[in-house]
Amino acid sequence: MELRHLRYFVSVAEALSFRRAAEQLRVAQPALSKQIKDLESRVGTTLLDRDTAHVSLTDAGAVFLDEARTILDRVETAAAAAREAASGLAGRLTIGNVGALSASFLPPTLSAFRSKYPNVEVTLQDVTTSEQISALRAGKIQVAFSLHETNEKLPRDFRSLPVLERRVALALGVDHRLAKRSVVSLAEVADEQFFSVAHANGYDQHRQRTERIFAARGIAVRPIKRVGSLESLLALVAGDHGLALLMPTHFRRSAKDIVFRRIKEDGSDLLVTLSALWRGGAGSQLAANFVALLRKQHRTTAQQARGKKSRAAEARARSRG
Amino acid sequence: MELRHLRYFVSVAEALSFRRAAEQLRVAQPALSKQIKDLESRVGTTLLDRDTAHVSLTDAGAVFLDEARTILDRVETAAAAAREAASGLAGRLTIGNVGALSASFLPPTLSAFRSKYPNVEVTLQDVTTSEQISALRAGKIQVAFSLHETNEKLPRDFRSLPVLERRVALALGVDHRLAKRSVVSLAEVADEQFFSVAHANGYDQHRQRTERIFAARGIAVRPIKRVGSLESLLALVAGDHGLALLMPTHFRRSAKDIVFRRIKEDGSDLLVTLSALWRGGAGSQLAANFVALLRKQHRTTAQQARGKKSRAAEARARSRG
DNA sequence: TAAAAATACTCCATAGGTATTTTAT
DNA sequence: ATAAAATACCTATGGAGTATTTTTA
Repeated sequence: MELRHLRYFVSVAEALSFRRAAEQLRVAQPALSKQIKDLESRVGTTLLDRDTAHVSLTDAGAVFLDEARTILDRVETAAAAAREAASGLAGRLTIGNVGALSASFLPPTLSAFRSKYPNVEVTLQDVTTSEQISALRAGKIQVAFSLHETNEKLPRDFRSLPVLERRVALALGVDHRLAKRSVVSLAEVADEQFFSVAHANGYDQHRQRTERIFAARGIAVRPIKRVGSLESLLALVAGDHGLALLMPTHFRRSAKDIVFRRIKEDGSDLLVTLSALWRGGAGSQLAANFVALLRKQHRTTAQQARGKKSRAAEARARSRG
Repeated sequence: MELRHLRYFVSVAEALSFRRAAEQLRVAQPALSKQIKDLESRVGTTLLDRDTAHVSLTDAGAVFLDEARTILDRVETAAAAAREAASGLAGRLTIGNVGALSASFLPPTLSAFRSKYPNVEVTLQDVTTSEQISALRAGKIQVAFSLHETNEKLPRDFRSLPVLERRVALALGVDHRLAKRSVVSLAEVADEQFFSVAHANGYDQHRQRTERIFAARGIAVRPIKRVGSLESLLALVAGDHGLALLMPTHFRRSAKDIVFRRIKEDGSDLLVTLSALWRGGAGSQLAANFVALLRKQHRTTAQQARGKKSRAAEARARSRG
C-alpha cells in the first residue's frame, strides 16, 4: 500500500464519483479505478460500493476513510516536525544520563534549557557509557555524559566538555577500623571485600576500573562483587560489608553512614572526569544549544568557586594582618 | 512522499547502514540512496548524516523516525480495522436520528445492539430527513429514520421498515378555548398562529407539511413561525401562543400543559410514518444487523400491544357477560 | 439514451539494477 | 587497501493515458 492509494481513496470518497475525483487529482478516470481496485485488494475488502449510477462507502470504507485522512494528515505533520527539529527550536533532545552522578550539575542546565527552548522535549536516558557512545553515534541520543579516566582520550569524532574532575576516594562505613584516618593506602585494604555498581546490561566499567587500579599497583584483591544499584552498594558499605572506590562529591549528602577517605597512592588512573559528549559539526543543533548552556553554567559556577576562594583568602589575610 | 520512502528510511535508520538496509529490503544500495535523498528533498531537511564510514540520525531524523514508525503502524491498523468493519463485528454504526421522535423506540434496540456487537461504536447524528438520504447514499451514515407521509413512496434504492404510524394531531395549550373538545376541525383554527420546528440547516419539512395540509383544504392560515427547537415549540404551545400539527405519541409524557386533539378532517396527508431506512444489498452489514434487531423489537412490542388489546376485549366481554 | 465506471491496450516515468567512482578509515 | 555511499547510466515494472465496452437510471 502507498500513500497514493490513500490520497486517491479519500478523493473518491469525498467526491463520491470517480470521474470528478479523477479531475481533481489530475489523472484519468481509468487510472483511478485501477488504483482503488488495487487498494481494495491490498486492504482485503471492498471500500466503495459502486455502479455506474452511484458511488458509496461500505462500512469498511467509512472506517478506512477516517483512518486514511488521519494518516495523510500525520504525514504532513511528520515532515513539519522534522523541519522544526532541524532548526533546533523544537523536537526532542535525549540526554544519556549517568544516574546519580549528574544530580549535582544537570538540573540547573536543564531548567535553563527548558526556558530557552520550551518546544524541545527533553528526555533523560540512563545507559552505560559504552552504550552511550553508539547511541550518540547513531543519533538516538544527542548528548551523553561519560565517566572516564582524566587523561583517557575520547573518540575523536566527538566533541567534549569536562564537567567534573575528581580523585577517586575510598568509601568506608563510619564504623570501619580505618574510618578515623584521613588518608588510607590501598595496600592496607587489600584483604577487604570491594563492591562495584553493575549495570543491568552486562557492562561494568566500574568493576574494571577498580580492578585495574589494584592490578596496576601489584595488589591482589578478592574478586569484586557486583551490586545491582548504587543505593544497594552504599547500603552495603554503610553496613561495613565491604568498601568501594568512588568519585566522592555527589554522595556526600545522600550517604550519611559513609565516609570518603583520600587514597595515599598517586597516579593518573585515580583521576576521573565526567565529560559531556556530543557530535561535532552539523550533527545536532539541539546538542550544540544544550552544551552552550552547560558551558555557560559551568563557567559561572567555576567563577563562583574562585570568588569564594579569593574571599576566603582575603579573610585569612585580614585575620593575619 | 510515499510509504515506500518511510519504509526505506526506517530500515536505514534501524540498520544505520545503507548496504545492510538494502539487503533487508531486497533492493540495490544505489536505489535506496536515491530514495532517501528523494525523501529528504521532499521533507525539506537532512534526516541522516552520512559518509562512507558512519550513518547517523540528525535531530530531524530522530523525530521523523518516530513519526514514520507510527504512520506505518497506523497503515496496518487501518487496513485491519477496515476488514473488521466489513465483517460487521466491529467498526462504526452511525444512525441518522430525528431528535425526540426516536426517544420511544430507539433506546431498547440500541442497548440490544450494544450488547450483541460490543465492538461496534454507535453514533447518533441529528440531521434532517433530506440530508439523511444523501448521507445514507454516500455511506456516511448506515441507518436513517425518516418521517414521511404514510403513502409517500421512499427512494427505491433503499430498504425501509415502518416503525411508527400515527395520525397528525392538533397540539393545544391546556387553557386553549378548544382544549376541552375531543375533535377539532382545521377550519376552526384558521385564525390561529401555527408553529413548526426548523432545523438549523435551513430545511424545514415540518413547516412545509403543515402548510400543505391547510392549502390542500383551501384554508388560509397566517405564515407559519419557525421555532428553533421542539422544546421551544412545546413551551410556546403550552403558553397558548399558538398551535402546531404534530405526531402525538412521543410527547405525551414530556409536555404536560399540552393536549393533542384529533383533527376532524380526513386525508392521507394526515397519516405520517416514521421509517427506518438503510441501503439494501451488501451495502452495510452493520445496518442489516441493526435493522434485524429493530424489527425483532418492533415485532415484540406489536405482539405485546395485540396481547393488551385482546386482554382488554376479553375483559369487556366478561363485563358484558 | 446518456452518463459513469470498468476493460483493454499502449506508453512512458521512474523505481530499481549494474558498473563505476569517491571518500574515509 | 578496503568498505561503504554516491554517481552515472541502463532496464523494466507498473502507473497513467486513450479508446472502447458495459451497465443502469
